[in-house]
Amino acid sequence: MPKITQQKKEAVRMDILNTARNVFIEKGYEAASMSDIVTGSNRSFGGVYLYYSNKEDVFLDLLRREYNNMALNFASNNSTWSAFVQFMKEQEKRIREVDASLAPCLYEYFIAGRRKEERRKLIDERYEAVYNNIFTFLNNGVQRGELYPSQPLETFVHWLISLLDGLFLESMINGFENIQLAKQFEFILTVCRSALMPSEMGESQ
Amino acid sequence: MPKITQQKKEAVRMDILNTARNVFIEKGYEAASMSDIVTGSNRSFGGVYLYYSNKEDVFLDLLRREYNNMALNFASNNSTWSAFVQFMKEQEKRIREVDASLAPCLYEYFIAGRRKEERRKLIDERYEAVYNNIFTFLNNGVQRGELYPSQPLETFVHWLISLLDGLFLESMINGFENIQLAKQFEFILTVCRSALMPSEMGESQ
Amino acid sequence: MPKITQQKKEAVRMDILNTARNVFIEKGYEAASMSDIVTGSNRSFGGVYLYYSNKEDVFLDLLRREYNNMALNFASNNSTWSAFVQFMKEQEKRIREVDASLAPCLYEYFIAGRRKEERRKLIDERYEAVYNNIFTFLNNGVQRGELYPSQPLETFVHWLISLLDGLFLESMINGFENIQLAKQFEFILTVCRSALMPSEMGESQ
Amino acid sequence: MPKITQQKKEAVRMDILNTARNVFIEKGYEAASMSDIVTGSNRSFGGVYLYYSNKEDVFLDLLRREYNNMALNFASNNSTWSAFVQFMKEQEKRIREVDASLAPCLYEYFIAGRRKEERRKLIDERYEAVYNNIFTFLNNGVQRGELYPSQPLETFVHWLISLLDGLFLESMINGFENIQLAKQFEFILTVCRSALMPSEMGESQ
DNA sequence: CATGAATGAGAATTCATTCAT
DNA sequence: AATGAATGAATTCTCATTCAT
Repeated sequence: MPKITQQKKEAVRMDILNTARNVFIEKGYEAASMSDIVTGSNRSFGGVYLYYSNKEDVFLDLLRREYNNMALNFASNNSTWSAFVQFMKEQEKRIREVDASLAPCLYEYFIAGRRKEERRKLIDERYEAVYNNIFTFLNNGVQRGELYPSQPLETFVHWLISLLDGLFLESMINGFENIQLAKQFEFILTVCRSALMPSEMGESQ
Repeated sequence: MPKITQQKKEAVRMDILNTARNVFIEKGYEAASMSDIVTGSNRSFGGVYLYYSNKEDVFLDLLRREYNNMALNFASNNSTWSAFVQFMKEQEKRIREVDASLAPCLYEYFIAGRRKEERRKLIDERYEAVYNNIFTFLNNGVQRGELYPSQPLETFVHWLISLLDGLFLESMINGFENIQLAKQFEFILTVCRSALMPSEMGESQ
Repeated sequence: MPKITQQKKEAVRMDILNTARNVFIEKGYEAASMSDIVTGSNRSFGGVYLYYSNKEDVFLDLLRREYNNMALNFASNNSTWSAFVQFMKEQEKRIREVDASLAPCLYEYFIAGRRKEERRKLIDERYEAVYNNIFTFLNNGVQRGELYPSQPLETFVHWLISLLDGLFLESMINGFENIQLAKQFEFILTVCRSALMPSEMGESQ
Repeated sequence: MPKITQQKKEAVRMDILNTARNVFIEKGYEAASMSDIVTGSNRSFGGVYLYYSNKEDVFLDLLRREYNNMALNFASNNSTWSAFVQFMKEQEKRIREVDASLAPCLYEYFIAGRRKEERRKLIDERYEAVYNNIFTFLNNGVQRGELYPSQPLETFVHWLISLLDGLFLESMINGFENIQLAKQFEFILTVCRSALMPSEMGESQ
């Protein structure tokens, strides 16, 4: 019965989200206003509120889409270690591009709202998802005899997440060149190698 | 002609800042209002604006004082490595107490304002100060033949700062128990040891 | 050329009005929204606006139909007085059911809009219709020698309408039990009897 | 410690309320906006919100003051019946002036909000206050042997309130001339007399 | 005829900052 | 110096009504 179906609706949403994305990146979460999104998307207030009921709603939809697509994918056709190395390269790339990403907004949103019940849930879910993803991947490597970690894997994964978060943070605040991101990654891989003890030789890095 | 001035002035400032500190910790930077500070300090709007010309001004004075006192102090009576270990213990302690500190506010302020020219300066200064502090300390150890770093010291220091930042961030968002902070620190010290290669034996940790 | 038209049209109108009635009763005139009516009748905005050009238009059509059907009918096969008594019983019943009726909405509409020219006309018409209806009925009784009013009939009728209106109002606001509606009606009939002086004896209340 | 004390504050409130009163009388409760009150009182939004937190808050303060002053005062130096007659004259006067009073607004407010919990309380309180006031007064007359009511006093008082409410309503909607208010009051006093049976002779009416 | 997405004016509310006293 | 009432721009959100399809 709808005249201009799901597709059109989806298109409008995408249009709004595109604008919103730029606005959020440009101004940050708090400083962004619905008015910015409305104006930026050449739409009316009503037109935007038809799809999203407030700023947070827009932001959360944006996040959902952004981070669903970007699920941490570990290459599956290689050894665990080389897939891990690839994953780390991917992370490095992401960190370089942090300024044009929603990440700063996300951190702002999470930090400022870390005490708000509704946001906590999201925060916890996200951390758990990332943690499980990495842990499972590495643990498989252990099961298959490809890794002989010198540390409890749990600790390593928590550490890795903290470290990556720190790199994101420093890069967005200080810029990736200033913190010698590339060199740090070389060092980090060394650390990871001696913590995970991949059995293979030669390859990767 | 003004008599009591300087001392009195300072006392008023301190009083305002005490309230402001609590307000910022409680609510975060954006969400804190001048009204909270005015009311909380049993003062008038005019009374506060006489000393500070806006919210940011209050916050910056707060930061300045907070972080001047708390300059990273490395113990000087010990070996470089054991002073470093002590430094790291101090960091761990601070991270545990992050929730009652200005740190979350600071991150919020830096992230949201990372594009604003005026804030950039402060950000850069702070990073440089911390970096130099740590670098100089470790480098002295190297000069004195107490450390034989397996990595360029520059990279190591950048890495350390990022990592500590990441731990702060994760602790304030997810809680230090959830990220196994203590165990991470054990692991981190191991990594630091093999990166810095302290010459001594036995002691530490 | 149009075939099914008139009947179909009427059917649609009735369908819309049925929904609208519930919406108005539920929410009141102001608080009711076109959206409620549109959604409630499983119709589209355009679909409703095709038949009614705005909320007021819907409401007025509703009123027209509601109060046409419900023209005050005085029983004709009895004496004037007993028909009057029956009329009063009917009023009492209506008042008891006021909460499920359009009356509250109507009062809201009339009170809020008593200054608006367009509404004035309707208000005046309605009052006159009710007044004439009752007056004519009673006056016939006088002509026929069944009533010997101790008061000018005009005054009595105005009084009766005010009183009934007051009872409607109090019942919808305070509830008919709280205002002892039944006992009031007993008293009122006594008053009416001594004001109208029906010639008969024995019968009725 | 406040600079421009209670008196000034009160003066501002009165100023706001004066404007608000006109706005409410002019437009009705729903149709009145804070903006009207702000503009009308030559004040700023903030300036009004400093004293009242929303439209309802303004309205309720207005009511409180309006109806506190106007507590139904029965003359005490006369017989019960003549005080009652005076009370009724007072009511008639009020009804004549209903168009320049808050009453229409009040009815609107009560009718539209009769289902809202917060308003119910106010409604009930007001009814009870009025009821008790009249009942107590008349009952004293009974105790003192000045009245010999032919009806239960409770019923009479409920009836009187309904009737007066009806007269208010009809007057505000149809105009007091159109409903022959004066003549109605004559009739009503007759009815009251025969319901209350004052013992005295001659006087009043 | 019918649809329902889109419009946009309007209402409420907040809060950093000023300024008359 | 100090006060705190007042300002008003900025923001969020709603809903009757229109109009392209």
